[in-house]
Amino acid sequence: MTVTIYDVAREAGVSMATVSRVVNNNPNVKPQTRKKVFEAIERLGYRPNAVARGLASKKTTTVGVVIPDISNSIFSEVARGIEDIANMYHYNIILCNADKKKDKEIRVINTLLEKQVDGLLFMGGTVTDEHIQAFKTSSVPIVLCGTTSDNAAMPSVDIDHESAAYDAVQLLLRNGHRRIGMISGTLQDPANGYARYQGYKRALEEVGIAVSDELVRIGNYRYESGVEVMKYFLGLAEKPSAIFAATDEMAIGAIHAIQDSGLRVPEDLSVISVDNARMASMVRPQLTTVAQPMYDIGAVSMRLLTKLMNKETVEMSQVTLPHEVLSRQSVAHV
Amino acid sequence: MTVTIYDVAREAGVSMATVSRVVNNNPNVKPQTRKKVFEAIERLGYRPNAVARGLASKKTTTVGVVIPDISNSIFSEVARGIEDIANMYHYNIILCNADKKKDKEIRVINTLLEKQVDGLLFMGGTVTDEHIQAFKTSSVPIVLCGTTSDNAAMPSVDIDHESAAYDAVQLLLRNGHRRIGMISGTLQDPANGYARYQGYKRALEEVGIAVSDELVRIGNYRYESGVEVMKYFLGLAEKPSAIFAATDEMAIGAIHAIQDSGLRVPEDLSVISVDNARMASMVRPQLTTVAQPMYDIGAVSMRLLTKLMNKETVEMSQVTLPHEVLSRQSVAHV
DNA sequence: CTGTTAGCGCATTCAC
DNA sequence: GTGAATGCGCTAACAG
Repeated sequence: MTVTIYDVAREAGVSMATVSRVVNNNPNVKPQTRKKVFEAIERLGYRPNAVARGLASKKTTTVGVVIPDISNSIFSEVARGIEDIANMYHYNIILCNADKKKDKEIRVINTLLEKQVDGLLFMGGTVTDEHIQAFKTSSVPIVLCGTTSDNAAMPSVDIDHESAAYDAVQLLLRNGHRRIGMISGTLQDPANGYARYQGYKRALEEVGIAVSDELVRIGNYRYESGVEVMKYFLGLAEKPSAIFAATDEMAIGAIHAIQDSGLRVPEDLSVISVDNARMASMVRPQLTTVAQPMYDIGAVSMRLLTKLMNKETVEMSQVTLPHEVLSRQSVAHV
Repeated sequence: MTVTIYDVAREAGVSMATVSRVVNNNPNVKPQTRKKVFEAIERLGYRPNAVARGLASKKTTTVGVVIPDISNSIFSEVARGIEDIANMYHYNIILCNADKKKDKEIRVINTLLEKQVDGLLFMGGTVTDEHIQAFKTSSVPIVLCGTTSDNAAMPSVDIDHESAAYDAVQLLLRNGHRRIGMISGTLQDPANGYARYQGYKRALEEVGIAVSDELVRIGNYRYESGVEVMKYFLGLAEKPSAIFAATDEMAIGAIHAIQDSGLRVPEDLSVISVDNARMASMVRPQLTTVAQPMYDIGAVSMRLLTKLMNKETVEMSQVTLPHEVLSRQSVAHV
């Protein structure tokens, strides 16, 4: 039925070792034999069995990637960066959504490891002790991607979320805003939630403004929750003059809530956020936001992983990529 | 180093066959021995090697999916549908971007098949004879996902793109529009390009309007090209009163070009498209569009694949999912 | 440059 | 219920 390396060997009149050599591009084969083998391969329609190869060589040329949600544009851009570089180094990726749920994350890490991936890219929510525990059972390298862990010194690549948020709020401050509302993510989320809130706080406190509870509300990162929270802010006796949203989607929701209330952005209210999702420049007014280099986060972490899998020594295994504030149309001087 | 089934057998004082049985949930094991084995597994930190298992059983519990571009929100939603169902049936997915490039598609199909996936989901551009050729070498089932092929009777799931486009243009017609411009995709693309153009054509011709060359322009599916093409339409001596765009992104680009020229949507010009991408409802005016059930396309095709892999007999292996016109705010009566 | 020989870690007969 | 034996298809020494 299925044609194996042995069939090819017989057909070409050589040993299976020789076939293996030509298939693996081993130079120690006489050009003529190589030719014979290729012909036999062609004739038989031989296709190497990567599973058998993996068992024998202990390498699968596939890496696992656990991601929160591939249908979220932020993560899908990271994924594209990962896949492009993986492809370049002849790796394939097994993609698993884990929705930032701890149990699901732990489970997929284990199945990925069972599948003998050569390395693992982890993009998740909080890195708990259980995660660390699971990571420790791995004999292959793991790098955190868009996720940082304080408790463990693991290879990682991410931006500095605290500082990105700080920069965003500073821009508002420089534009004369004093009463700045924040649409935050959950504080349980270390990167997109907690760190961004901390950046907001630091920027305000630095200029002597105390963070006011009534000006910080938690959303769920999505458009609708941006709308909801904004309605709340609009109902305040003393409205904020500017809004800092933890994500672009919530910012866009906020903009629409503002517009629907009859006010204008940025003339009446300024809005800024962090992400630079694709749609940030596809809405009017175009969103002023702090750009996170999604594609690069994926690409760089995959590149780092290849080095690790290759046992190359890497100078810096915890890399922080730069962010950049993109001034577009949603922020104005007060 | 790595602990194998053999180590567990020794530790538990049983044979490796027994360990294999408990790991695979074979009921023919005395509860007591099962317990012993589990304890040994725990003690040793044994993790089954899926590669070895795959070689022995000829099943890998992973399916390959070739997709045009995971960073495109349309496809990433399909991917999520695929992964959710795959997960439900305990499959993992190897994800490969192929950008609708024939050569890349053929290449990844082959590497996926080498990796002994149990099945393949193909989402691509045109299905050429070369594709068919590659598919024929496969011993595992393949289903086309969001892609149809006329030449071959392969399992597939998709919407009827021609009819979706037809419905969109009909809505325009019913609103009194007679001069309708189309921002098309390339006619080489059977589904998003050619079929949608055909639907446009049929709707017009049905009411006795001849398709005019100056009213059909080719874009590349992206926002920017929607802007470009719209500028062209706006420069026409006799402007169209409505625009049908082959994708939401181009439609949104068109809307902004219209607005930038000082006109209003839908008061001065109506815009409709096909897709219902996430951002369609996140722009103002909200986009009227024909919804394609992306998630379901992925989910249904994966479900179909599981049946095929399971050698179940399936009644209909070529399924057409329904589309739905979503009347929002971008179309008005002329 | 080429062939021989062992496994890789497990599922799966087939006996007992 | 359980164990022994065999082979899945290939790579990797090791000889020659």
